[in-house]
Amino acid sequence: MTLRIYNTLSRKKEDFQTLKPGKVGIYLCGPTVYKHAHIGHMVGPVIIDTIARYLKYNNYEVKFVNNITDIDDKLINKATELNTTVEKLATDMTQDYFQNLETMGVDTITDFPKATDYIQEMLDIIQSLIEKGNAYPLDGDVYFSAESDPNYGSLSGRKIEEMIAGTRVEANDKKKNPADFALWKRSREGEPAWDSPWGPGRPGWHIECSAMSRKLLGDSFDIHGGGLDLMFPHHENERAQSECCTGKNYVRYWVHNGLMQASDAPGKVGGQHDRHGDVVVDQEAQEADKLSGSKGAASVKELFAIHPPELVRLFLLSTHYRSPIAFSNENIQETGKGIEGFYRFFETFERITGESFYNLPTSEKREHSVSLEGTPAEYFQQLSELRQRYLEAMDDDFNTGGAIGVLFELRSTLNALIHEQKLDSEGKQNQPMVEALKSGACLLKELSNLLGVFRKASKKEPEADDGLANQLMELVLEIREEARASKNWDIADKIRDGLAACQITVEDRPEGSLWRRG
RNA sequence: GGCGCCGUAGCCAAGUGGUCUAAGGCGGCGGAUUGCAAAUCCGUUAUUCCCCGGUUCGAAUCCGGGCGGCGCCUCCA
Repeated sequence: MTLRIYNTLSRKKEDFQTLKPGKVGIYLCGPTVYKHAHIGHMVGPVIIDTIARYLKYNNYEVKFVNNITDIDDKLINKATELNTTVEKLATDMTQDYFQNLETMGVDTITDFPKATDYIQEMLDIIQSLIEKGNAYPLDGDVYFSAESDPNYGSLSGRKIEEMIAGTRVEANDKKKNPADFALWKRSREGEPAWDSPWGPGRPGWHIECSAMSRKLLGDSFDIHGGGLDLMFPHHENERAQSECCTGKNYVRYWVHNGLMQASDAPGKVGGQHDRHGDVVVDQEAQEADKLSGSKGAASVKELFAIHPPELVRLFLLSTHYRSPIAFSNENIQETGKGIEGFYRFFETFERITGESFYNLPTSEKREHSVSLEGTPAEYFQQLSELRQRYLEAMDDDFNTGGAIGVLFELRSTLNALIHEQKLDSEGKQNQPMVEALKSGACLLKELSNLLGVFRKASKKEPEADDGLANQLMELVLEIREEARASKNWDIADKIRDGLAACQITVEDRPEGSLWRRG
């Protein structure tokens, strides 16, 4: 088993080799906490969480850092607009972010550093860069000199000259070179400020990540994640300043996820920066577009009101993480139809074994994967192969889409076992086959848990399920059962059709009728 | 204008030199089962991977050229 991972730096898949054997350091650029998160903000965390799960499964000890940017121009502006303080806004939005992560099942993150707790570390790096001639102070600001880094542009594949040619912004007349970027920004009256050798100010955007990752993961670490849109300028600048400061290789593997896009309109979710050729669309139109939410930029909470979080997670993982993913309620619903089949299987499983799928024991380590010994040969073969294919998919640059395909096949295999052995009816006492089913279900649980799904029962309608509804349904089904017993199909079907109109599906089984919503 | 990504069935999507006469899902069709359904199972649904050339014994996969979609170049995940 060789784990392979695509590295943006080399634009190739590479064998995964950590800096320290058995340990992985991961840094993921986190949100600027000035507004509620939208679904696009969840893509990176869900993907890196899945990668972290898989690495842990492969016996790595994972340190996963996800920063919180709690000082930034956007925060300052938004706080002013809302007539609140930067601190208050940041605290509230950080809470919102944490809640969203929890709902999405992202729980492998070990550290959440806040930018404002690392000002000293940033100042140290800036100071060191000035001393080495990679940065220069200018009127209370400090700029990084892009030209001073011979490797500048290696990550994004851009050359400094080309960047200058492509610059549309009014070139900052003060900077030595338009490609230079701010490490430290002088604060104006009333803005948050920290003392520095260059006067009161606040850190530039890129320096935060360099400082926090260095402090928590060291000068060099293994994986740096983030959206494709951060590759330039953010990651390029981060890499440049870190490497110029430490003289060491900053990151071994750069992992960039594709952006979520609205499927019915061009541009990424949350609004794009429109530019047709050289024509820059005016700012106002862009803002209106973003605020309208018409591109699917609804907050994560609004989305969860429509779709179960587990479904959203599976939807995000159903395509390869480097590909863009088209967001639309229709697309999510289609995934939803697929996920229903798993829920049906879990119900059937419980009916046969009397055990809840969610309580099955699983292994969180590849080397202790569920044993299939004792499983009848024909199923042993199939289950082993499916496990093999799942692991091969994941080993190959975390191909979650391929892995999910295997999960569906695994489900079909188990349903076929149930069907062939009649486990859901007279064959219930067939102990060897029931054991085989349990082993297979354990495997399904182990593999799906790696993707962060089917870990615990997801209540589709937690509030709606009051006792009254259950009582009424019991009564209705009893009446229908009597009608069926006397072959009064008209009445029986009328009841069933009527329930269907109320979004209730009735399923007649030999041992009685079942019902469910949806 | 510069840099980069992508184009696989009705739809979503995996596969990036032979095991591909191309996973899996949704949808469709046929069958088993059922009073009829639902759920489940079985079978079927692309001789072909945007188009045109080329490299190769061999290409969806590599190269060149088109056409089409998208991203970045603006402190956006």
